[in-house]
Amino acid sequence: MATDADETTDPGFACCTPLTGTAMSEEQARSVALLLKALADPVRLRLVSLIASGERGEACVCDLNEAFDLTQATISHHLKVLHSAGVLDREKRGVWVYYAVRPEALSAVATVFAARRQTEPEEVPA
Amino acid sequence: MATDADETTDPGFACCTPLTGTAMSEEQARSVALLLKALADPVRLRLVSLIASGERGEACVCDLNEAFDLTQATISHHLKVLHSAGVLDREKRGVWVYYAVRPEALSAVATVFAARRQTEPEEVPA
DNA sequence: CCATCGTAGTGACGGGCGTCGATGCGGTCA
DNA sequence: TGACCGCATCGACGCCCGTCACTACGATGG
Repeated sequence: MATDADETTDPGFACCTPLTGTAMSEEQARSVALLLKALADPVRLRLVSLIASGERGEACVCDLNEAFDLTQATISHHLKVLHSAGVLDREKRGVWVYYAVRPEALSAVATVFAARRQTEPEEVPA
Repeated sequence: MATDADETTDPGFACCTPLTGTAMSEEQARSVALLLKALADPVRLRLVSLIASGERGEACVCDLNEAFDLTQATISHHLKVLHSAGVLDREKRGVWVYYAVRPEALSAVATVFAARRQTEPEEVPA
């Protein structure tokens, strides 16, 4: 099961694989889908957004809890999901726990969906 | 109301809203989450990939069916989801139905997750 | 005109996900 | 030392999602 859960420590993001251009392998699709599934939730998107827009690109759980009408348990669950998917880093400093975004995760998604006008097959000139 | 289902005809993609920078509004988060949910599936990712990598950025259902071990009904369902989310365009030409990707949808996702090294708050010098 | 093909719709089923209340557990402070 | 706080975990519940077999329907061809 190390192929799947260890993404927490070393997420092998299927980067450099723009959708346009060449067809996606089944394994790549599964990998990207895991990442997208973690991000495909309004609460988690706002969590990542809040953390990313913080002072040092990080935020402590106590602040995050106050931004939602949800239970602390629910927020903790969402943070765990994002952490497991390799989107967030977790660090305990003193009494509080801080989460920080992993830019690689976000840029991996951006790369997959990049326009990729690579060869521009504009065979119209003639 | 029409704010949610009409995305088929005119998807108001919450583009120009990079995660990094400013916090995301609840409505934006919901909108982007809908788009990501449609894409957060291995089969649908491969479908989009197959269609995007086709000759003219499109493909007919008959070809798509053969690329999977799934029922035709399931593929049709996935295509409908992608179409409803505004990711795919649908066009019936003669006997066959062709689906084409909407580049705006993909680039919207790419924009949201773009690195956005805007101000680079490197306040380390002091 | 009827058989056939390509595609969409329906209803059902199993599994996974988001949310909650309750509990556990390590630190902090008085 | 004992009360409190911050955060994670657990178990449960309801809902949504992916998949299938079956059906429906229009277009083609004999």
